[in-house]
Amino acid sequence: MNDVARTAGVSLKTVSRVVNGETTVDPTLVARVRAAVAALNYRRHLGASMLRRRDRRTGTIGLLIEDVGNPFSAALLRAVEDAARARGVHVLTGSLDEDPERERDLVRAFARRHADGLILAPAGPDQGYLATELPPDTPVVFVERAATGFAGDSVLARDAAGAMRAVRHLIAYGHRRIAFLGDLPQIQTTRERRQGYLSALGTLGLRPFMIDGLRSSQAAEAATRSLLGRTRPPTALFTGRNLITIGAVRALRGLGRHRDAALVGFDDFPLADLLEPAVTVIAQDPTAMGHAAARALFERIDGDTEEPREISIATTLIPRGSGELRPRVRARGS
Amino acid sequence: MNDVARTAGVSLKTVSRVVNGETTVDPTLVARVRAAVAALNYRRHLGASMLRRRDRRTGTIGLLIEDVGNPFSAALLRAVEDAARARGVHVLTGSLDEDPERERDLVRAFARRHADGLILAPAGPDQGYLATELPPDTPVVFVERAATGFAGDSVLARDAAGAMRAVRHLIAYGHRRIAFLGDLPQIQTTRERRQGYLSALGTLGLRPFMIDGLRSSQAAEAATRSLLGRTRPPTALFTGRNLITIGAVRALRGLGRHRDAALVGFDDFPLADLLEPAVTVIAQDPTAMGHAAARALFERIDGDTEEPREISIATTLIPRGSGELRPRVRARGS
DNA sequence: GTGAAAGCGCTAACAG
DNA sequence: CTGTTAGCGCTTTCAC
Repeated sequence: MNDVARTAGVSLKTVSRVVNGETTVDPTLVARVRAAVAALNYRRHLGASMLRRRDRRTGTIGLLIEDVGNPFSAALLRAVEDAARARGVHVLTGSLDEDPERERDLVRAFARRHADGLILAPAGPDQGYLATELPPDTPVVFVERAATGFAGDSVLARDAAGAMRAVRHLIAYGHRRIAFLGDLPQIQTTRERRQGYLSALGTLGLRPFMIDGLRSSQAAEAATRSLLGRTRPPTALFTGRNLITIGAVRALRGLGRHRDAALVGFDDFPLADLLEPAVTVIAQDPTAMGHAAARALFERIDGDTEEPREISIATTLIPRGSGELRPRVRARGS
Repeated sequence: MNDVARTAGVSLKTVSRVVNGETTVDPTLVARVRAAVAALNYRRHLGASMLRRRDRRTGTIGLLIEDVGNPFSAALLRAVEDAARARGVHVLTGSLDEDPERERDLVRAFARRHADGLILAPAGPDQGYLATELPPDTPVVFVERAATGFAGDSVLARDAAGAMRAVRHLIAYGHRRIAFLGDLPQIQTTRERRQGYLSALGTLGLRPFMIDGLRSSQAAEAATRSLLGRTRPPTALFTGRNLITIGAVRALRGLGRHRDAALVGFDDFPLADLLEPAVTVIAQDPTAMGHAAARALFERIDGDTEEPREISIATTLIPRGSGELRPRVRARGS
């Protein structure tokens, strides 16, 4: 910057003004400075400028989600990235893999990098640590799951309502023996969805079949096989997550029962419509969730200090075939 | 930091030494400083420390790929993230969407943020701009596609070889009328794969059927429909990319010809094995590519100045059914 | 409108 | 082993 000032024959401060696009500079000087900048291939050092600046923005936000490799998370990331780009902001990403320690570590790391704000899908049971770990006035927006112990906006799907919808759909098609296959119960969305499932069964006094703690599609496949191997197996499955749904599809295929047992899955997934039968799902809208989270975060960064908001994103039932299979006569009669 | 020094009753420099884990400090003082750090909830300002430090590392790398929402890119990102985590490095991500201008913008932005290095899947036809846009000594590793106009390591799949393998496979199953459906021809991988296709056909003097410029699964679906609507249609399809393969599957399904026309796709994709018939693919290994790219980048960051290397990652043919369909008698006789 | 001086939070160099 | 001084590249404050 010194070199630029010397080359252009102006003071340091003038260069600073030009680089920052301040309007109170003589056009002649602006031109001279720009020429010098181009000639010397000068680029201002963001770190140094942030040091003295009043508004210490880095133009970076952090996004901490379960796994960037999962299609749901990836779509969310993409939506956040698009919203950030529109604002000239960049995104630091991290996958948490349901590990509370990783959540803390990454929060700390992004805080140190002076992210202007964070979007977090909590993995741990408590976010109280944010109060001390984060510099004051760093806004956090929670997505997918609500936080405990820290106030912030949250963008949530209506999980319980979606689950109820799924189960009622199966009931409407004649099913009375409906199983729920879920992920770890410490995950909030698992509990919400299970709750919706139980509520729907409860109104008719139906008996629940539940298996949870399913962390992979392989685990879900094994669980489905054992469930259907029982003497009086369920006639329909409600799966609590995309990976679990896929595991269940594999099991049904393997057993040759894919045209026999009904299936509704939470989360849409690519190619669900091309399977045989196509898979009925409760679709979340990760793109809408990402956009909403980014919008909320930017409002906070811009100084909004209203009470924390809770933004609810609706789910949609997409009937494709697997959820509209009726129970077989054998099951009905037994 | 001043406060910490005062509270601990030591000099600024001593605090600096403790915070940086230097060993040449009296344990008594270390303890006092740590206590003060904890009491004041002090965290050192990374930007400021980078300013004066000799080795100006930010502990951040940039990853620029086509689209974080695509399963291939997402798996690559995940692999890079894992490798970076093992080193305490964080990842800035950006999606390029085949837009050369976005490529330049993001490179510039990440350079300004002083990324220690970049992993780039080039979107534009020329990367000469890197020489001026990037601070000197910022290593760049290219992934998926080689760069033009700038020297750097590259991690590439053996695209042409994989494509030849696919087409020979179809030939071995009796096909003589084999079509290629590809993405934009300005994309290097499209050209490589097309080249492999043409070579394989060439050895037998077979006639090519080519359609390219297919940017979406919808476009691929339409192209497949028109191709199969011809009077003497191809009996087999080789699709150049995951999205195109999916479009082709949709078209074959829609026409009821999924058990009739053979299909081999480049890129594996989730659920390919659950479709009816399951889809034969040439699988790339995005995880291996991400790991290799990260490893190469970190070696460069650590000072390796050898000649640029080209790392080649093999592809694998996974026969699942769709690629093993034989041409119908009608086609054979015609 | 423009410039000189001070200082953001930290570390390098050197002295003790 | 510890402290002092200077200065990284930039923006602020406040005179001109």
